[in-house]
Amino acid sequence: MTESFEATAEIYKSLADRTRLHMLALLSNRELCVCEFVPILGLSQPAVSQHLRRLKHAGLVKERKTARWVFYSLQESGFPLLQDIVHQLPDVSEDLARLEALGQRVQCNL
Amino acid sequence: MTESFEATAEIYKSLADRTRLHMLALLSNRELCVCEFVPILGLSQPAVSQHLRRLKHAGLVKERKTARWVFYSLQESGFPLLQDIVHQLPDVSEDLARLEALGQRVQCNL
DNA sequence: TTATTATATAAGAATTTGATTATATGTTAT
DNA sequence: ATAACATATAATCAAATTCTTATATAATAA
Repeated sequence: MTESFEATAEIYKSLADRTRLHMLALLSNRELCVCEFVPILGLSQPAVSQHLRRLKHAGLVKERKTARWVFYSLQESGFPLLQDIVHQLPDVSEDLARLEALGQRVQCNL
Repeated sequence: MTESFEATAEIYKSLADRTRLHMLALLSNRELCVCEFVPILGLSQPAVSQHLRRLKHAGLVKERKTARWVFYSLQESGFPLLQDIVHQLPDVSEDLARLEALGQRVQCNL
């Protein structure tokens, strides 16, 4: 019955939040660590981590741990339409320019 | 900031439910009236009406009132990716075959 | 070793969601 | 006119979502 739609619904649930869409739009430019999302999104670090966990469980992002940072990036293979979906989102290169204007990763002292 | 993603998030929220995905899959085959959804989905008539209202407000479906029925159909123009999205959903032609095997619209006495 | 930094998890509160039953509205049939 | 049918809305409730603060874990720096 309707159960066969649950798996797909889980994907769309992970997309059904403006913060997570903003995150995906950022990740369509480059990989980011948790502490870079924080100043851009204006949320607490735990809130950011929780959103990233949701995206990871949905298979839409993957993580790469380096030193004390965890970098997240898009996992295109996670969903056939992901590329089209992120492509349709608003441009956020300004967010990244603003962040880098303060020195690449200077915001990493939360 | 993140507000520019709210409109898109509303679209994905309307997709973030297995019942509504099932409805869209059905509508990719043909238009259906409220009373046809009821036996297929196994939900109350008000629940079905409420889901359809959500999809209508998101611009994903449109309605056509005829006699005492209200027929719903996909509104492809409502979202650029809608066609791709419904195309990726499980096949539900069996649901419709089962319904029609009982006489086209015989289930309309709720 | 001890302090600092980056991240994750847990617990709790406010909001949203998705169902139900009851009821209202409007159309068709008798 | 009255009954039956199709749909929509309102009220209510349980479950899920999304934040916050507090705390745990792990790596680097002093």
